[in-house]
Amino acid sequence: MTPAFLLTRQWVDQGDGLRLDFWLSSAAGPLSVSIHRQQVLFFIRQSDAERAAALLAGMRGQSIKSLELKTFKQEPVSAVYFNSQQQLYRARDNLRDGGVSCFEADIRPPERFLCERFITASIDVDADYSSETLHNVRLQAGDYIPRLEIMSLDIESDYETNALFSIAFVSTQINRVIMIGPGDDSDLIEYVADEKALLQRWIEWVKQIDPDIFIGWNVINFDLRLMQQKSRSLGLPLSIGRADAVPVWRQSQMDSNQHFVLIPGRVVLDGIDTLRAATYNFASFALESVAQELLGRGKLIHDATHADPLYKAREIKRQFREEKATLAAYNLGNCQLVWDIFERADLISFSIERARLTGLEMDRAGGSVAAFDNLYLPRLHRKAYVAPNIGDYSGDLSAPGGYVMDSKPGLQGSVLVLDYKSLYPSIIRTFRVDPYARIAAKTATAADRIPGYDGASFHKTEHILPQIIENLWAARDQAKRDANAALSQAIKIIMNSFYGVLGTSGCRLHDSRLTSSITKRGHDIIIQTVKLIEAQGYEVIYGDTDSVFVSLHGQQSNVDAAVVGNRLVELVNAYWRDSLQSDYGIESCLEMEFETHFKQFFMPTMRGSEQGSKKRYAGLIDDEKGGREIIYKGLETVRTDWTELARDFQQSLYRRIFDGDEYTEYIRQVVADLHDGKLDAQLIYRKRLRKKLSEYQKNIPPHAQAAIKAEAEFRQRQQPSRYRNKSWIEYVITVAGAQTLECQHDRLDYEHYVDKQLAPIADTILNAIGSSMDAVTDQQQALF
DNA sequence: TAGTTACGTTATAATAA
DNA sequence: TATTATAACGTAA
Repeated sequence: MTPAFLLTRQWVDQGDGLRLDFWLSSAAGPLSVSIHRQQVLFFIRQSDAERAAALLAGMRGQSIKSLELKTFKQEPVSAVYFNSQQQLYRARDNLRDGGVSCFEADIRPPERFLCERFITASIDVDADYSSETLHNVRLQAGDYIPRLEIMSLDIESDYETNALFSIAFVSTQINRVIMIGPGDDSDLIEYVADEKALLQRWIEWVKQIDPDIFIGWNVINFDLRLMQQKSRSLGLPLSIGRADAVPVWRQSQMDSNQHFVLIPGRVVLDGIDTLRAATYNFASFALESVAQELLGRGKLIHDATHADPLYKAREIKRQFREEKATLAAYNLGNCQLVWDIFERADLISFSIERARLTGLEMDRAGGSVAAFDNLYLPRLHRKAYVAPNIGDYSGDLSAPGGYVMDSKPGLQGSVLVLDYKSLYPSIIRTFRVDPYARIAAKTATAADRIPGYDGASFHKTEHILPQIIENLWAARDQAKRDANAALSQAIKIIMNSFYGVLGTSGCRLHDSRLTSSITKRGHDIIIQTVKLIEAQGYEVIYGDTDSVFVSLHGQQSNVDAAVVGNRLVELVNAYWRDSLQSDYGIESCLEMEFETHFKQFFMPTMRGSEQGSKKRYAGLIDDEKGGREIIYKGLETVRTDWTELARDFQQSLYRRIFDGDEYTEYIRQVVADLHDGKLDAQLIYRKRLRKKLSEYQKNIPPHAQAAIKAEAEFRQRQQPSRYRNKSWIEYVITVAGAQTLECQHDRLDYEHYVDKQLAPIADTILNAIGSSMDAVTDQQQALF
């Protein structure tokens, strides 16, 4: 049974205290709960209580209350409560100025207790955090099975004036397009007189359908924002929240173009953010390309073409004037695409599972540190400890990352890849790497301590994070047995985030002794693994962080390779099982797997060097369907900033060389076709501007040069700017340098493409078989 | 509305010759 | 003009 889960959560500062309004999904329909409570800011040492009281004496509404917790430094502490955020900030400053240290400053700690309570409905919380209101709700795990209504949303508008044309939605109940007429209503389309009527009609539909979740594509920062602007200018409240609430907007600190929205009682899930959260990655996150990749179909009107970047926008405007029904179909088609993408990737289930695991809002992007706090702090409090504040840790040691072996380059037959399954989580679990276990170990007997690195050691039985991981691990195994891919994925992501969180100073429990105890243990594990495998007479040619690559010196069948691979991983796993038991008396959670058999394998050298490369290789595998597939890692084929020419060329060339086919004629043909202009469409570089144009100070790379030139032209032509921070840029190299597609005035520099896109790729693999691009193309010249 | 480090390649900028 | 340094990008894990 699925327990209830949180839809939205909103803190309202009331001056005399705070009110928490939240909405839950439930079988009986959405459930609204409000809680009034004081706000706890932080904990202070009890020995400081009197001084703190004096420092706070002038303030209204403060109180200091003993919680009988111990601090991290094993002293008793008191909790300080405040009634408003303003007071809370003033109090913090007063105390800090007065030299009283406070622990675990957090402007809204009750939230995580609440969310944990409601998300799992099974956690005991301190009496301090209970509330009559909560008890009256009487939530029990399994009481509520969510029955969700989803509305996929898309608007069409005038790209020049922002005038609204239409609003479309797809829901389980009904699909509609509301469009500004005149026109005759039909099953799908209803026509209204003007923008105000359009907005009004949509608000009515939202009320009637009562969706729990809005979905869309860039739906917050485009569709909803434009509707909010219209609502303001038309004087029509956008009451699309539950209980007629209006959206609450907040601007991102980082990027003034980025906004967040809270619609009380309803979740807004953007397709792009949600796919990213579920670790999907696409070269382009445009709806068109994602739909093509996931669904194999695209939008009805295609995106900007080389010739006319505004084609789509103009076509939409034309259709609005001349073919309203066609535009309506396009509008609705986009909603359906988003709907189908959510279904295909199971994004709603993923978001629910993630929210239930982390206590974060369903539509919260990122938030690894917050998720960690939510999971960790209640358990720490039950141990009667308080966590430090962000920034308290003053250690200056830096922790290394993963261990990357020098590789043995070359082209060869069978290579096995053996890797440790979830290495970092399993190290944390096995070796009890944990902030609390580190403190607990200080007073433990030697028999209860497991050594870490950089002076840290960890308590064998008193620990928190290893236990959390163990629970998550078991839940993931169960999810896999239940074929619950969404839950399994959500668990994997959160387990893998723990290491990263401990490594950032943005996390209150950050300590480099923790991360180095993970990564340095990883180094030892890999080094020992290599020794074990070499002792069996095999050669290890490469390894990265959690993997080793074993050469079988010549091509083997999949069956023979699997025999060796499985034998080796069993040997390694048994080694850790035995040695960790005898060295430390602990159970090994390390699990090495036989991951891949490359029937042919190529490890390049670094360009212009004999040294083997790292993080770049290609290998041929038999795929599930009995076909053959080449896997590329780090090479140009998988890099979005190389041209299609280069990527296609690499794949064709590698395929030929792996298959022992002819390649010199192929290379010559590509070069000839390039010069003949047959490949012009594949010469586009695509890259992101990772800074504002004005911030390219130290040097100006080609893509920034192209953007600067283009922007100058836009200014001259009085056209709007296109290239800002984080925008994508498409450019080509011409005889006059880099130029963006829409501002290309000179002919393509084919020599550049031969020298910089084809030759490096050819040489990478030809060097391994005693040839080179020069050798191939010089022969060509000799023919003439 | 704060997960990490390690790595290779490119073009540009700075420097030596 | 040849070299060396490093900014910028995207990637592996």
